[in-house]
Amino acid sequence: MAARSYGQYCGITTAVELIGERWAMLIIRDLMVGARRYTDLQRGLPKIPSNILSTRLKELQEAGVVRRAPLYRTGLVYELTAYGRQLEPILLALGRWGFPKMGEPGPDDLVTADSLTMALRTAFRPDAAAALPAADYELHVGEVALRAQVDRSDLRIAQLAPNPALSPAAVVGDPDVVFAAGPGIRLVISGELTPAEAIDAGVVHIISGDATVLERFAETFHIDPLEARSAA
Amino acid sequence: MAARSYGQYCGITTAVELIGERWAMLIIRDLMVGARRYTDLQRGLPKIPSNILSTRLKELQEAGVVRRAPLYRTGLVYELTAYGRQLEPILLALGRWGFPKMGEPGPDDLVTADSLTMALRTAFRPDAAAALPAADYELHVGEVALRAQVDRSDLRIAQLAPNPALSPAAVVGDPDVVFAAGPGIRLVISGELTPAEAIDAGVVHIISGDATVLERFAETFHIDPLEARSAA
DNA sequence: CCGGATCCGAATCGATACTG
DNA sequence: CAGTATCGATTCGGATCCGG
Repeated sequence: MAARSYGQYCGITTAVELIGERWAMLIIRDLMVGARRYTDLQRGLPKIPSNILSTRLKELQEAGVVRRAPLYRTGLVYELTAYGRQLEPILLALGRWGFPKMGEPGPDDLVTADSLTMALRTAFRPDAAAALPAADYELHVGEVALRAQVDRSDLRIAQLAPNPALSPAAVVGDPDVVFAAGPGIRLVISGELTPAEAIDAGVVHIISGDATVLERFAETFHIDPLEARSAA
Repeated sequence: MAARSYGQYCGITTAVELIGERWAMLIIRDLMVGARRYTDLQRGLPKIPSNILSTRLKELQEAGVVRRAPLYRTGLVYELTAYGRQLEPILLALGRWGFPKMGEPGPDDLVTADSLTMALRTAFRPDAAAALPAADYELHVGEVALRAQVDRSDLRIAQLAPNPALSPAAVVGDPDVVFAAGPGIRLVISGELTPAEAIDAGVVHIISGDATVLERFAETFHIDPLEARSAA
């Protein structure tokens, strides 16, 4: 099943033929967080038809972007190849580019653990973080719970819920702050609301810990809606 | 006509909904070179159905990526908005990413002026160029003829043929070298062939000027097929 | 020529059901 | 868990047509 060709001999065209089909980028986004089983991908992309997921995974393997690997004795996972991982800066740049156009979530829009993980990576500013003390956040959005640990310019994110099984490693210690947020959290990321204002507006709710640490959060995770940020 | 939603509230998803439809990226690629009329786009994308082009242009305007502008007294062009131009580093990074998978061109694959222009931008290495003397190349690939002027880390490309009308400005002076290349030029870009080898192999043919200037070309325009290059 | 709009068959996608 | 199979709903592709 050769992909429908655009009939052009060009690197951009080739890239789009490899990863431009519907759903492909979102599969790659989830695999960017870590290896995932078929059913993990289904949970993370609830609206993807099963046959499309199956087809895309085959195409992405054919393209050298994804590979199958055994898991335990029986079971298997899909994971990005080295070539697929090279898409990371592109995916992060796309996320920053799309951020200003997110608007309000539709009634059926949901936030998954993997999409939120990548959203935090998207908004992460290593340079800003390096100038701040280390911080340890626990963030709840709907059913999703993440632990984000920032140490200098290094970010590590673990998924606590709803599916902590495949998290990279056990997380030790206690977070500096535990907070819950709605979709309005994007206004904090964009700088339209300060953390204090977000708490007052009910967009963010402190569950435990030190609310002032959220100031650091807002500086560390930020996307300026107007600024053309290079993909670096 | 709301784009079919992926049902996720996420910047990457939003980006893909805005520019992920079939043909959209290639329209943007051509507009990245300069403003284009409807029929220019058709010529640059010979395989795009007219109704798809029309639909995409409407969607991209709706998305704030493209805008219509008057041209002369009658006539009109499509051009990227500032928001659309922010895609440039992403598009260039995608071109670099896809480059190693280009393989041999299919029998129906063609090279257009805009795709070749963007391919040169994709492969351009400002740092390498800055360390070299200025150079002025005239490159022919099939019917397409480009003039690429490199001065320090600055690259300017003008389209001489087949459609020089919309080129940004008249090009003055004579190029250092005029050469014709086939698709095998990618082996020079990748470093698999030196310019001398490419000439011997018939991949590159010197029409006039100094063949040794091609050494500079190979250093200036280069994509390492293995190296994971950041999108910066 | 320019800038599309319209029509229609072919291919893909989406939803659901089903299976080793 | 990891997919196929089926089938109606959409979209795409190719061609033609039309007003300026």
